[in-house]
Amino acid sequence: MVSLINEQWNKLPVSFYERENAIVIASALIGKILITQIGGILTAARIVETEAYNGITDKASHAFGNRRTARTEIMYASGGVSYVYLCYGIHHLFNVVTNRSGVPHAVLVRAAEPVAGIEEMLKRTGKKKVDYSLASGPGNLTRALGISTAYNGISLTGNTIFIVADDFTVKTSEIMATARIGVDYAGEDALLPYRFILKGNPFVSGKK
DNA sequence: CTGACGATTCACT
DNA sequence: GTGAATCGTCAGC
Repeated sequence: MVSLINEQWNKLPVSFYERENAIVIASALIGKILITQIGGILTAARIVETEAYNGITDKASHAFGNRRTARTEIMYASGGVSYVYLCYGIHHLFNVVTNRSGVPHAVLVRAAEPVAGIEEMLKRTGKKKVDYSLASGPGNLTRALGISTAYNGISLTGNTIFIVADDFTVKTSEIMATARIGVDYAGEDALLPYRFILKGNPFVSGKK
């Protein structure tokens, strides 16, 4: 675990994000480490839960029907940048933009297991002690890592927010696909198995 | 310009 | 288990 903290990050390359299938990328992100260096402090957490938002035919996506607005514009960028937006007026949700320029696919990161900078996460979230909820749930995750809408549209291959791989591997059999959370308005598409979790991991956010 | 609502969380019953 | 908080975004007038 300590070996994670070194200078030689094995960052995921742009080619990882530019692939055409957001579902593949969402499942591939399980077990990777999301790192932020914000306010001069490094925090890192291993991703255990993601959701794919699969472009203009996905009713749950903000870009459904090729809707293009100031907010969704960043989803049309080429893969490898962040999409951060505000939900319920309070919560910042962090997404990874995928696919080619002009194709609005994205992956929402919903939960992660803290691995570094835990003291800072406690400070940011106002929690007294470490528990499973520290970076579990999309709102908690962004709070713990210090991500806000100020970081919308930045490159994930820079040094502020990025994702790295280490020697931690996840077997395909350990990844479970389920329906996405909080997208009941999407009709049939709400049932699509586009949510990926690391089976049995206690940091996965709870179902409602 | 106005109003309705959400890729959620937390406190409280 | 239930409901309030809270504000940017978007559609409609």
